Amino acid sequence: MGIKDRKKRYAGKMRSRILKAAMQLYVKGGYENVTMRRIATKIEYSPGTIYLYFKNKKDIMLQLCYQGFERFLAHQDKLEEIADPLERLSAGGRYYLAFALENPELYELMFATKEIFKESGPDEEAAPLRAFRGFAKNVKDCLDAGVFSADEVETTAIALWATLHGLASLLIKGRLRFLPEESLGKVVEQAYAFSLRKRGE
Amino acid sequence: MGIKDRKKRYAGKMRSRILKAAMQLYVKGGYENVTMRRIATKIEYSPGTIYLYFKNKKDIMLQLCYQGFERFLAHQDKLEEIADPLERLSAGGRYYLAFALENPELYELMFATKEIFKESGPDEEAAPLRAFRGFAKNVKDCLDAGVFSADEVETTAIALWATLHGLASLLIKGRLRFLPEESLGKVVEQAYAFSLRKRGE
DNA sequence: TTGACAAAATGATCAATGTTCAGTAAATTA
DNA sequence: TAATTTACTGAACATTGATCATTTTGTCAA
Repeated sequence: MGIKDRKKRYAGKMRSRILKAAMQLYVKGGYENVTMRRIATKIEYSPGTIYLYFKNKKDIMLQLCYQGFERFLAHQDKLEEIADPLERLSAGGRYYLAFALENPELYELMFATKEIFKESGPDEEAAPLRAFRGFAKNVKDCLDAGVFSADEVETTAIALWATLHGLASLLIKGRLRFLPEESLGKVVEQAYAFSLRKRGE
Repeated sequence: MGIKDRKKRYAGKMRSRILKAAMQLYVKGGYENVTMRRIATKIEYSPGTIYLYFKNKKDIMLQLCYQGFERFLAHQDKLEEIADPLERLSAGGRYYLAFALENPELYELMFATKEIFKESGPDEEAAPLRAFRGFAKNVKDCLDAGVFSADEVETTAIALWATLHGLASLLIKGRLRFLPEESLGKVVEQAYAFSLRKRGE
């Protein structure tokens, strides 16, 4: 079995098959679980074949990262339906955290992996920037509507993004484990609300 | 005293020699630059010897992490000299970011490595918690002095910590590279000031 | 000083990793 | 069918963290 039967069964595109296998391995057990040999076994090719379609392992991980942004941006677009600016920004924060916690490995690849965008073209680097611009636009709407005050849109957007990213990262990396499990959700929610200058609730 | 003490001293020396070599390798080139063989070469022992003093590589990295907290806490204690609560909290933030940017690898180990505290005793896990408590105390002083208002100390402390950690992480991982180099420092400073509810300047 | 025991250190060895490349099989073209 | 191009293979390479039977060094009583 394996190599000989394969050609009859599959005829699709190699790249997406490789990426699919890599993604499965990745979400299951993180970076070190993605192995060229494991990918090869999954797609029933030899390890060397993968290098005909991808430059190296990092290249594969970069593509997975883009797939992550794909998903992220798709959901972010849906926020546009919310009319109230502050509610939209608030929902954006909730979604951001939910995405991070539901896809911790992918989140790390997207927002906390150092060398991932090193050798990528300017077009592809734009994915994270697009996400930020969307977020910053929501912040601007809030400022224009006067729901909270700040000097500058970009600075404010970065402050809020940093808070969200910090919360996501601390949660994922277990640095808030000293908090009682049951109050964790509430504390995180209130912490973001604090940065949003919301009061009471 | 006796032979036992001397042996303990010797073993201690061996451990610190290994850690020193590991730290040098780590700050130079990160996790993958720390290699049992490279450590062995540096201390002029064979690779197997290291395993007489440390369980495995992760154990060594954990100890480096504690050394990081050592340094971090020592500096944090100096903040006590600042009388004004808001100024103290503000300086704490500046120091936090400076530490993170000057020791990016170490910072990652301390605040953004997932499995590092997995198999450590409760005593040793306390280091990060101690750092947080110190930070939270400064926040409490601010609330008591009424320099800014918030519902709850712990939530506020977490919100501010998350902002700092988020800024540090985004900076280190190059996710703010779209900002012009020269304005980066100012934007980050203002972003933290925003979370601190400072206005103008 | 010697001999016997214990502690410390060695380094060959293992399995697994990413990557390469000479060679083979399959597909396409002439 | 023959020649050529493309697709794929899998053994091999250099490194990695880790192990363990051997060997070296240290200790102490006789």
